[in-house]
Amino acid sequence: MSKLVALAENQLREVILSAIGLAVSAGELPAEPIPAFSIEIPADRSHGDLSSNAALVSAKAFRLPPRKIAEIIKNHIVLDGTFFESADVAGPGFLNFTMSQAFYAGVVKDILELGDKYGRSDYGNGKKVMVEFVSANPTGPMHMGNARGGALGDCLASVLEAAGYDVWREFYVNDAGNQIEKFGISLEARYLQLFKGEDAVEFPEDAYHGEDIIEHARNFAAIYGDKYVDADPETRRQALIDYALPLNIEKMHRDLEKYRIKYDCWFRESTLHQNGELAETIQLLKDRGLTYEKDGALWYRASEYGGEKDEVLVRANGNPTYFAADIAYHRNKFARGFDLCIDVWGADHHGHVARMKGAMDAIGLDGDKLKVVLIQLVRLMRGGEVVRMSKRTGKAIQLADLLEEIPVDAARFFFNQREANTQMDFDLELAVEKSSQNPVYYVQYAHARICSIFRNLQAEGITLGEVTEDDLLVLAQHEEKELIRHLAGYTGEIVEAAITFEPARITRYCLDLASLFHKFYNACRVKCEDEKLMKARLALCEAARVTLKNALSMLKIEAPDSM
RNA sequence: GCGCUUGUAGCUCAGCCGGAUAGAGCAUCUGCCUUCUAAGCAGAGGGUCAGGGGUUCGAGUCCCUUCAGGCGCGCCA
Repeated sequence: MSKLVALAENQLREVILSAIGLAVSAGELPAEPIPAFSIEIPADRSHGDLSSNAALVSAKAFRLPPRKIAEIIKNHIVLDGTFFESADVAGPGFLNFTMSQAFYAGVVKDILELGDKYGRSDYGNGKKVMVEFVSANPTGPMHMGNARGGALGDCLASVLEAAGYDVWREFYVNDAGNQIEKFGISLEARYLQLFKGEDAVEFPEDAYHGEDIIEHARNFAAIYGDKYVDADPETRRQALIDYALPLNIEKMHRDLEKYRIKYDCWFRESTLHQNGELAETIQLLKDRGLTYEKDGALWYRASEYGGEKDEVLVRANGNPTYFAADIAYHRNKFARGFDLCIDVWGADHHGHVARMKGAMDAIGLDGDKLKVVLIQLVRLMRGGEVVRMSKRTGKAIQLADLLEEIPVDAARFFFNQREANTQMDFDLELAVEKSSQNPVYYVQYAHARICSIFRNLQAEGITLGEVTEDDLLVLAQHEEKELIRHLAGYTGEIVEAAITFEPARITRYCLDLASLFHKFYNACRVKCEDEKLMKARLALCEAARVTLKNALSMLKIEAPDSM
């Protein structure tokens, strides 16, 4: 909440409680404990600025009709010295309050003083939070699911920062294990095909079929020629991996940077294999008696810790599973002192959530400190038809392709318009279209419009200058108050987004803010004869601009001065 | 089959801890530029909140159930 909104809510709670107290003393209400009641901003603003259901929830305790209780409470309400100017009873027994003009003026003044800090709070108390997101498989290019995860994870991290958390962004590089072996096998087959012919070398069915594998093999061959054709297969595959993997990882760096995402750390899975942490973690589970051997493999009793069934930790061939490595990785995260670890995963991993949390409990950590945000994979559409995005078909639309087709602003905004766990169709043709259909333009336009007002007035020598709260008391028109009310809720919206892990709230907030500004713009002329009014409106414009700019830069979307 | 998840206007989605007449955007239709950016604003039409039960002062919201979509149930990751 904006400081003022939170203050006002607390104040209102006290006002209501003391009114009830007075009514009880006067013998008008029975002396019963008062049930918890809420104070909220009514959906319909004609019901006032803040509303309470105190009378409704206490109907049972007081054994009186809610409407009657509301009347009694209202008669004992004292508003002197508060942010409120009136109280009313409405509907089934709601108590509706309207804010005083001083409140509106205070909000605007607040925003102007805080500037680019407006919206930030210390809700998170500096708690250390890691957001691990994208973590795309380095065996191939990033796809649309990674694009959505990137936009969401990065914005979630920013939201948490603004809400007062100490945030760390991390990318988990799966540069070890089965899929790397498969990567090697795929590269090897393509490499050998170059020299022996496509028909002479069978391409394994479950290998990576993408174009990028063929290209790596070709480039590798251009450098090393047939040097590895007759080499020992293991040496050959390793050489191919050592060549291609760094290239893939570098490309992910570049693509994500273009997407305005910078990580604090790219954590290599291989380090866990090399530094013994993986073995240590497995040993830890063994020591706790949570493992057993079956069919030559080492199993973990996952079913005792939230899993649906037991899981293999070490295969019969001696290789640890992805799950084993992931337990070690999360153990490592907590050892680094994070109070909260948030993982952004594709929804196809949902079966992994319970057993991963359980595994944390199993090794003596707190699984509740691991939070998983699941993202439904994006369905790519072109002209009403589904575009297959499987890696195996080799025809996947990559993150890099997307960013070439549409502006980064639009991509980040678009992916953050919906909650993570809803399926989403991404219409390429629509997204490519640079039209008013794209909501990001609507929001950016509001910012550009405000800047334009300032430019025009500046040309006539008019600037904002110092503003006092008294100057702002004239902002009493409906559209002005609606706009200010929305501005006042910005900080609360960020906190709410941080609590629910829903950065999409901020996108929606921006759309609402833009809409309220456009309405204000059409209803209230800033440049006008009344100099006092002009000054106050100019201040409101600046407050709206600052808030919009803060919100957009949090999402790493540009706020243009002109369009 | 078991588990997770989703179902709200023609389309895409909001709806917070249960609250007042269920809201936006797009699309459709009608108005508004000699005044700060019309990439805008104002207005209209459009709903069995998937169906059925239940809980209570009150249910889109909570519980049960049916139906429909998506996903998961590997010594894959």
